[in-house]
Amino acid sequence: MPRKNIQEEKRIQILQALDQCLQEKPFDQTSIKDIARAAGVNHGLLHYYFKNKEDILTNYIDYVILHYRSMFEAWISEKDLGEIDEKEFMKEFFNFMNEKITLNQSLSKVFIEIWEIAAYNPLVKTRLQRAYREWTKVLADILHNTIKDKAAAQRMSVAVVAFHEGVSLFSVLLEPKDVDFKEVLAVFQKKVIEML
Amino acid sequence: MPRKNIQEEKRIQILQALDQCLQEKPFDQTSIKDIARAAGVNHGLLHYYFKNKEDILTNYIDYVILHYRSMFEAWISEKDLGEIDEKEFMKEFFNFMNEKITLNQSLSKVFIEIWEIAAYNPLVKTRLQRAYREWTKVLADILHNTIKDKAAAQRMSVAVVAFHEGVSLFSVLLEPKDVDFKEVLAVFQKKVIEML
Amino acid sequence: MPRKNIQEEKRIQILQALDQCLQEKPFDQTSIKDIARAAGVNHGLLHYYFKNKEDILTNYIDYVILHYRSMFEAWISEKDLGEIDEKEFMKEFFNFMNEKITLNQSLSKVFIEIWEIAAYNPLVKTRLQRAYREWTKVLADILHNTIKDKAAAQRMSVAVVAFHEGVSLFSVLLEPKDVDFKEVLAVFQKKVIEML
Amino acid sequence: MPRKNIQEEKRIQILQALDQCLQEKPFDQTSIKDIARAAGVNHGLLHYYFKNKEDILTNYIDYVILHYRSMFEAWISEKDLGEIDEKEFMKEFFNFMNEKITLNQSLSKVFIEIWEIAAYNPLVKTRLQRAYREWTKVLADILHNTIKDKAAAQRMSVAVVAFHEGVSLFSVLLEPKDVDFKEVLAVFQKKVIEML
DNA sequence: CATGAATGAGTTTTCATTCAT
DNA sequence: GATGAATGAAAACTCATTCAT
Repeated sequence: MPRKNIQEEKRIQILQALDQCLQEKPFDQTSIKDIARAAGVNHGLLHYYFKNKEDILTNYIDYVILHYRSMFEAWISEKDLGEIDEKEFMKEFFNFMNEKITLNQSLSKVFIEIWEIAAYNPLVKTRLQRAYREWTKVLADILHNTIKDKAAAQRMSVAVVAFHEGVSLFSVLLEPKDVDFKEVLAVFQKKVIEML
Repeated sequence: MPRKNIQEEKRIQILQALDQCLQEKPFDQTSIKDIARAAGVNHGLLHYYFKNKEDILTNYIDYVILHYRSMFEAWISEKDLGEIDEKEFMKEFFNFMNEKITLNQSLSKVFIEIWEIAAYNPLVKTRLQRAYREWTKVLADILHNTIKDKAAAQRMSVAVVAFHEGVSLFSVLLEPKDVDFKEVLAVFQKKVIEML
Repeated sequence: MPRKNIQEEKRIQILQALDQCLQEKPFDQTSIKDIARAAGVNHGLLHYYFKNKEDILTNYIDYVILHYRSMFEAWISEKDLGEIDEKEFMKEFFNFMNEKITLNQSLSKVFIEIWEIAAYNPLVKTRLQRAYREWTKVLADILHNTIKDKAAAQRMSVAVVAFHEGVSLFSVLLEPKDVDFKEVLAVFQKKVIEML
Repeated sequence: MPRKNIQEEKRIQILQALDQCLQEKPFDQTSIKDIARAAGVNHGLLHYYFKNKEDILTNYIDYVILHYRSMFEAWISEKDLGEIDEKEFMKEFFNFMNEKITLNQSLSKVFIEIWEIAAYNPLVKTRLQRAYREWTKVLADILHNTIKDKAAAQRMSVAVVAFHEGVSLFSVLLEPKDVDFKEVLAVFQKKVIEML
C-alpha cells in the first residue's frame, strides 16, 4: 500500500478516536492524550499528523460532514430519480433520514457538539452552512416538482430539515420512554407527503 | 435595602455577566475572570457567591429556564383562556414563540450552548427535560381540545416544539439572507392551525 | 465586669477555638474562618482581637504553655517541698506527669503541632525553650538533692523529660492496643526512683 | 541508561529536593514551585512524576523511612549477631543510633515534620507505625535474651526508642549549648546496658 | 464592637505543545 | 515515524486581610 494511504489511515484512526471520545465528553474537556489513548497511539504523534488541537477538530468536523453526506449520496444514487414519483421518493427519503440520521443517537450527540462549536467558530459555521445548503437544495429540488414556487419549495425544504434536526436534538435530550420519536416523525412526514 | 436583596442582585448580575460572555465564547472557554470582568467585580467574589464554576453554570441555566418560562407564563396569563378559541390561541401562541423565543438570536445561541452542556451533564439534562416537559404539556393540553387522542396531542406538541427548536438552531447557524425564517415558521404554523 | 475582662475572655474563647480546631487539622490547614466558626464569632472579629493569623498562633502557644505550667505550679504548691523526701516527691511528680501531661491525648497532639511549629519558627522555639528550661530546672533541683553533681542532675532531668515527651509522642502515633504506655512509663519511673 | 532508571533517578531527585526544602519550611508552606526550584526542574514536571502534592509527600516519607531502615539494616548485617554478647551489641547499637539517627540534626528536623503529618494523616500514621513496629521488634528480640518476659522486653524496647525520639526532638528544639545531648544519651544508655 | 462583602496574592493543577532521542 | 520527558501558560480555587456599614 502506498505511504500516503498509511498516513491517511492513521489520520482517520485519530479522527474516529475523537468521535469515540465525544460520546463521553465535549471537545473542550477532551485532552490530546484522551484522543491519543482512544486511538492507541502516542500523544506526540497527534502533533505530527495535525497542526494543533483545533486542527484535529476541524478535520474531524469535515470528516463527519463528509461521512453524513456520503451516506446520503450513496442512498440517492441508488434511487432512479427519473422514474420514481415524488410521494414514493419522499417516503423513502424519510425512511433513510429516520434510520441513519435523525434517530442515530451517537450521530445526534456529535451533532449537538458540532452545532455548539459552529455557533462560536466562524470557520466551522461556514462548513456546516455549506452542508445544510447542499442538503436542503436536494430536497427543495424534489419539492419543486409539486410546489411550483421555487422560494416556497426552498422554505418547505428548510422546514423539513429543521424539524428533523429538532427531533434529533430531542432524541438525545429527552427520555425515550417519554416520547415516541418514531411516531412523532411519522405524523409529520405523513402530512408532508399528503401535501404533495 | 436589606442584605438578602443585595446578595441576590449581585448573584443575578454575575449570571447576566455569564449570559453576556456566552455570546462570545462557549462556557468551557469562558474563565471565571472573564465572567468577573463582564460583571465588573473581583474574580474572588464569584467564589463568594457561588461554590465553584459549575455552580455558576447550574444557577445560570436555572435562571435562563426560569426567565424563559416566566415570559411564557406572563404571556399565558394575559390571555383569557376560557373565552378564546383554539385557532385564535394558537395564532397568538405562535406569534409569541416567534418573537420572543425562536427568533431571539441571543437566546437561541445560549440554548445551543445549554443543549450541548445537557448532552454531557446529567444534572443539566434533567433540568432541561423538566422545562421541555412543562412546555409541551401546556401545548398538548391546548391541542387536546381538538385532537381527541391524548397521546396524539402530546406527540403533536413535541413535534411543534421540536420544529421550533430546529428553526431556532438554524436561525443561528444559517445566514439570515439565505433563509426567510419568518416565512418558514409561518407556513408550518398555518398548517397546524388549519389542522385544528 | 470591666471591659478589659470581656475582651480578654473573647480572646481566650478564640484561642480555645483554635485548640479545638487543632484536634482536627494542623494550623496551616486551619483557616481563620474555621477558628471563627469554632469560636462562634464572625471571622472579621479575629482581626480585631489579633494582628494576624500568626499572632493568633503565637498567643495560642503562649496560652498552652502557660496553661501547662500553671497546672504544674498548682500541683507543686500543693506539695510541702520542705517535708517530703525525694522518692515520695518523684512518685507523685510522675503520677502528675502521667495523668495530666504525658498521656493526655489532646494535649499531646497539640504539642506535636507546637514542636513542629517551633522547629521552623524561631520566636516560638524561644518560647518553648524557656518553658522546657523552667521545667527541667525544677526537676534538676529536686534531683540535685541526691545527685550531687549539678550538671549530672541537670542532664538526668533532661533525660527524664525527653523520655516523657517521647512517650507522649508515641501515645499519639502508635496504637494504644499495641503498647501499654502506663507500664512503659512505670518501669522507667521505678528505675529513676530506685536510683535516688 | 534504561528509561526506567532515568525516571527513578528523577523521582529521587525530586524527593531529595523536598528533603532540602523541609530544612527551611514545613511541608504545608512549601509550594510545588519551591520543590521544583530546589530540584532544578520545571514545576510541571512534578505533576508528571507524581499524581499530586500529597503523592510527593507520601513517596517522600516512604523514601525517608526506607533510607532510615536501610541504614539500620546495613549496620545490623555488619555485626556478627551469633557471636557478639548482648552488652557489646547494645553498646554498638547505641553508638549507631546516636551518630546516625538521634543526633542527626537534619533527620531529626524532618522527623518532627513527619510526626506532625502522621498525627493528622491516617495513611502516613500507618506507615510510621509500621516503621516503629519493625524497629522496636528488632530491639525487643535482643532484649528478650536477658529479659525473659517477652512483654517486658517489648515495653523496654518501646521505652528505649521513645527516649531516643525525645532526645532527638530536644536536640532540634533546645540550644546545644544548654544541654550536652551526648552525655544525656550516654547516661541513659549506660543504665540500660548495666541492666542486661 | 460586629458583620460580611470585597480584594488580590498565591497555590495546585491541567494540558497543548515542543523536541531530543 | 514514534516516544515520552520537559516546558510554560493559564485555569480554578483558597484565603488572609481590609473596610464600609
